[in-house]
Amino acid sequence: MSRDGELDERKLMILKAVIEDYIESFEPVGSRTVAKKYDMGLSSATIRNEMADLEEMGYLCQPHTSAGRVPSSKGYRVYVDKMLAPVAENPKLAGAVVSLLEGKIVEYHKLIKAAAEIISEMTQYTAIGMTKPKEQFIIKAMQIVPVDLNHVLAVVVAENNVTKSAMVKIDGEALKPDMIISLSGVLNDLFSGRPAESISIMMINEVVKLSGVSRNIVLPIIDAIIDCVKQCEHGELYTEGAANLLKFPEFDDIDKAREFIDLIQDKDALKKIAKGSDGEKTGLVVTIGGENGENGLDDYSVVSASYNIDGECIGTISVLGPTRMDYSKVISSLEYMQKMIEKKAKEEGKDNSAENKKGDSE
Amino acid sequence: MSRDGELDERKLMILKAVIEDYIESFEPVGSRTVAKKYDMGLSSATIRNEMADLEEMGYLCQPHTSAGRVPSSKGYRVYVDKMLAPVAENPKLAGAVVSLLEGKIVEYHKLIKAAAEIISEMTQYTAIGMTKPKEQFIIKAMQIVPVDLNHVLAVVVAENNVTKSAMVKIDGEALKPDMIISLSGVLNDLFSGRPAESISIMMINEVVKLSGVSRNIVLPIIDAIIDCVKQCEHGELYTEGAANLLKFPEFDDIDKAREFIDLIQDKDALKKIAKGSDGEKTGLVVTIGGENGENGLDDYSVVSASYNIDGECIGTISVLGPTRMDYSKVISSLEYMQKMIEKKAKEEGKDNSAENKKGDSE
DNA sequence: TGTTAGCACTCCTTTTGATTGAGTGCTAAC
DNA sequence: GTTAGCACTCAATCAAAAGGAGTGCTAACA
Repeated sequence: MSRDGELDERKLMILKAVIEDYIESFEPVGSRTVAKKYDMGLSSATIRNEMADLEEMGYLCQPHTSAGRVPSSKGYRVYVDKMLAPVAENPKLAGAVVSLLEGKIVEYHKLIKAAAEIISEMTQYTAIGMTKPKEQFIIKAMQIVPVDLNHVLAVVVAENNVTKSAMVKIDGEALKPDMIISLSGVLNDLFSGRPAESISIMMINEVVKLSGVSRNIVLPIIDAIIDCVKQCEHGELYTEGAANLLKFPEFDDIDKAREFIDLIQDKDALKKIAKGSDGEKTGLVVTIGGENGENGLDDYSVVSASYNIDGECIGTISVLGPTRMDYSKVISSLEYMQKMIEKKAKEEGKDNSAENKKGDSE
Repeated sequence: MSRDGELDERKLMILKAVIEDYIESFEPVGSRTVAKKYDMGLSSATIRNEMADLEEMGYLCQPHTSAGRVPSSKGYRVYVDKMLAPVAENPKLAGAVVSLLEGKIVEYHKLIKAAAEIISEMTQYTAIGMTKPKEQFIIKAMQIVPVDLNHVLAVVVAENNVTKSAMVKIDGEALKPDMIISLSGVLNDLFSGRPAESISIMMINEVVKLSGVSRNIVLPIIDAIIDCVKQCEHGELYTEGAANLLKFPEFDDIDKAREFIDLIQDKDALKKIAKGSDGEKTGLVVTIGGENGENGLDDYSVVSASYNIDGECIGTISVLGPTRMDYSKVISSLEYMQKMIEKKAKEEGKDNSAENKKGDSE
């Protein structure tokens, strides 16, 4: 063992071999296996000694005396931080991302969901997409669409292009199209460009006065609008590929499987998981096993990427997998997705400002 | 045994006891258990003889010689058809349905989904909600909402109040509100009240001519509208409480659990399951075990209710559970939900026609 | 003739004990 | 510092034994 407990070259090699073998096989790795498979010119006895050292140092564990070694969280940590092999670009992923981004980016919610789907499909782990709730935002547009004699549709578009609509049924009075158009105009003038929190049921008198439409009709419509606005504020949570994990031998034990099923349905727990990368401006956050406290995640690792567009975090995509997940693959997939989406968003941002200028000066 | 292979009173009693015990315990039921628990004044030996008869007649099976009896599909069938005890109304369910229906029914999709959620919650089985795809329908309303200099929102409302919207990004030209309003008017005039299939990209020339808006802008908007229309046609499939089933001891075997997970992700299989009640005007359809052919559903039963409003089937809600499900509970829950929703829809229908008349004559 | 007590028999389930084998730690020789 | 060799540990596997739930059959009984 090196004097100061630092890992020398050889120990790193052996640690890496153990981890990669374990990631592949999910079986405790013995010294003989390492000596044979990862030909490093050492006998199993030597490797055995080194492995004993690695265990003493906390990088490996032993399920029981006569078993091979298994990486500890600390072991995975140095593996992730120092030993990750760069991964060849995955053409399937690249293809999926291209077709994801071939249209325009309009709604972040849908983008995050679709991206999470791709990530889960590519990694075969579970992907959790989360969009950030907006506390303060501007209503960009609002419209009341006449549908029939008893129904109108209230449409609200928020600052980030999140769109919500609600069908409103009006009883008692028949609706006339010109009435709705007038009302729609008034509402649009009153609310568009205004911060969402300024909208309240209190404005009903003003609306009635300005539009000349009866209170009975305006009330349910404003109700619906407020409902839409509230929905715009919500962050969304998307869980993709939850069933993927259950295929892994980790979950041959039905209790573990049921535990996971409970976890995956617990929205609060998922939000906590997805928040792992919060505050982080760029780069991924890797949380291994129970590293971050008693959250019942001892057997899982999470890799989170946050998406920053225009200097603002619009959401995150996290991969949830077993601690022995294929970190290289997960990290490279998430990094690639992040890079491509942020790049595209930047391009579109530029286009927009250019066009807007052109539009303004016309 | 009675002469003609018919089930006499006593056999029915014993069959019922076996089935109900098995539904509760998921353990093969022995003659001693029946004699003791369902005090019917007979010794276990007599019951044993009767059970042997019931097996010979195909109502019961024996996993192996020295085990108790288990109901066969045929056994469940007579149980469901002839022996179901009427169930006391469930106040929890009633409460949930009341709050589900306290608002107006506007969108069937959302209603079916919410109702399926309640059913799955109440029964603790898996509920599958399906709305019927519309092959032919009328566009009730259409509108283009100006959002900002580069975006408009296309909104389409279908006959059944299904609403779809798509954000459209316009490059190259700045949008002016009056342009959009004019375009929206033209589109609304052209498409509203028209059958969906009449809308095609071919109409672009007409739109350009009538609205005076440039082709570059009209094209992506019509594209978006066609997209929305296509989405309106789709039937939706909602799976609620899929994880519920995994709690049952049926799935202690991880292979069975994984099989179920595959099943529940297979949209085509689910559609087939949910179609069980197709064509049926009213009443529920109960499919027990593999009754209906080789669909890999041997261990499951399905109870389906279809929802008919205005003489048209708008969708179905099915409960998927183990063959030994609590049929009484499932059937009564589904019947109650069906009754309440159809009743409410009828009421609203009446209201509407009354109001529409009033509106027309004004 | 239908019912029931009694008993031998079946066969799954659980327990127990022996065996196997992978892997270790230690020691001694190189 | 490395390695061959060996005793030791302990989970996993397997077979045999014990236990037990439930049956079918027979004979006696009302």
